[in-house]
Amino acid sequence: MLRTKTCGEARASDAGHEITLAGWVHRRRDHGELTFIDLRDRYGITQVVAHAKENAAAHAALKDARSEWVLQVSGTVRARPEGTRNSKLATGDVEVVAGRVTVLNESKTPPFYVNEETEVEETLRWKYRYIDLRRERSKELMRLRHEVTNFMRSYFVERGFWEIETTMLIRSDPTGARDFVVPSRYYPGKVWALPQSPQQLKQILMVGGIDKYVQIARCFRDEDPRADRIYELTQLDVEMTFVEPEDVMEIVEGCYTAVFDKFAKKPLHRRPLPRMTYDEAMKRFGTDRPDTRFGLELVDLTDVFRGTSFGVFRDSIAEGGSIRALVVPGKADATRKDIDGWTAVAKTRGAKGLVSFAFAGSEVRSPIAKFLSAEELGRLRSVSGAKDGDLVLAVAAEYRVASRSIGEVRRQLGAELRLVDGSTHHAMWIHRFPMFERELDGRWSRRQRARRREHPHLQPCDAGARVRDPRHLQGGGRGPLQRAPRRIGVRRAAGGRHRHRRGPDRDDPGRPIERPRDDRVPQDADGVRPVARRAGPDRSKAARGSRPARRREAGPAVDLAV
RNA sequence: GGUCCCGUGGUGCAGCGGCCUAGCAUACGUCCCUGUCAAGGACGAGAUCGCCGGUUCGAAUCCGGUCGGGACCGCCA
Repeated sequence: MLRTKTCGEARASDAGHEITLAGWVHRRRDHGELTFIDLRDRYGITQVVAHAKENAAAHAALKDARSEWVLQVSGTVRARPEGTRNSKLATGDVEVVAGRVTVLNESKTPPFYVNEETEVEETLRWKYRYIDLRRERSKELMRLRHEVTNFMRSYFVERGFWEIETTMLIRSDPTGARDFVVPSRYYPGKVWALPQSPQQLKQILMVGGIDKYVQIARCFRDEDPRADRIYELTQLDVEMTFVEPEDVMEIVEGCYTAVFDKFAKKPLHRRPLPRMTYDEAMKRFGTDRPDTRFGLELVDLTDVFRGTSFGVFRDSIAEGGSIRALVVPGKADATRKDIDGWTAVAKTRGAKGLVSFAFAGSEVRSPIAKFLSAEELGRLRSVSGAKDGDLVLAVAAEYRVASRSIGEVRRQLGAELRLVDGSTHHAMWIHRFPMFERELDGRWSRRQRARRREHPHLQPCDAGARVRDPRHLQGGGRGPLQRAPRRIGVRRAAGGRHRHRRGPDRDDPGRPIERPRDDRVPQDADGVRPVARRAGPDRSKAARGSRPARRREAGPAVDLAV
């Protein structure tokens, strides 16, 4: 071994012992005849000292060393003189008096700071990944990710799950994201697909009787990247047989809350985790990932303006649209600039415009006031609950567009007006997502991939219930949805229950799912339907997506609000 | 496929028609210094302002193009 201790290890009790350290020069403090060096490795930092009159060779070596050189230092551990201890370092009570210093490698001046936490452009950090990894933050993220992953694996293994690796080179699945593709040398002209998730593969395990499976699985999706999205991501993938949805939610929630207890800096707001349906989330917050850390809930003004003479609202309602709005307390004095800004925000989600109503005394200031009757304005006030001095912002559009637009404005206002209570994590389940969605023009899609929000093999909730129109079926759950302070709502997991029987039975909502009246039949994924004839049991799944580790930082599997 | 933003010494930022011979901090180099820990002090080197073209008496600054980066929409079962 080139070292007998790490740079994070020496303590006062080691005083008098001879040790050897190896590490990088973190910092050097040169006082002339007295020179200090902070030597760094993965475990910490230890101060090394040399004096010209006591050990000229060692002193010269420390003096010549530069940032990020790799040194091996042998010397004696000594308690630091009274008053010179450094409480910021774990090893701060001692120092190593350099005896022999060996330069293991010299280094050019690094392209960016290793010893300071300043922001550095990401492309540069990636170019010099090996240097970036030496920095405290990068290193801590690596450690955290390791610990969380390890914890989750143990959690499931202790509960009887088998961790099983599934194949990476598979056939393409027509559903979902675009596949990454690998050319096959053996079958010229053909390609392998990389899994978007272990979906089909784990189902085979279930049908094969491996009734509790877990995997920390790598997934590949060839979609356009975003800030929190990348081609390659890791998910905790779970599937169980002979269980009910509640069983899966319980075990996933158990894991999730345990991870928070162990690693998060802030507590969960509530447990058990609250549950909210997709419909409720859209109605109250205008998004399927609501930020519940502040109020400012949406109100629906469609009925207020039914029969209005204001053309835009009237036409929109006549076309089946809705008027969705927010009451912003005390903002009647908002400037034109403010309102233009919020209008721009609403437009990012498809709104054509944003109408404001400022309630100031008996007066209602609004660009469309002249189109409205006193009665309408009165109803607007009572239905919205706006008080004197409040501002109402409204969007008219198809229900989803209007909701999402005004929901986005709500999100913006939450940040802008500092309404967010960031003292806890608001994690929650959002469930009963619609299995099909209308196009924005209100018609059901005729496209091959339909407006299918869920996996085609998902079993709807209310299985067995007689459903008049399969397109109204609600699917599985999403959640827990985590609210982290600087991230707006991150889908943390998704899951559902699969259809497992063929369904000639009209009461089985499984069958019509594939044949919504004016939708084309999606191609079934290879292999899944055939195995249903081989007595597959029920299957319930959950996939807990890690935040697709940002390209830049090997982020933790769970965003822990660092 | 689309919209918007940003490219200035090694790094992070400022300057946004002439006051710029491009400023600040830090890093880097040399020298001084016996207890520092973001050590301190002195001196010094380092950038034709991503690139190409245009407007102008004059461009880091305005315009167009291009390359690179970022954010977002579409997309992401």
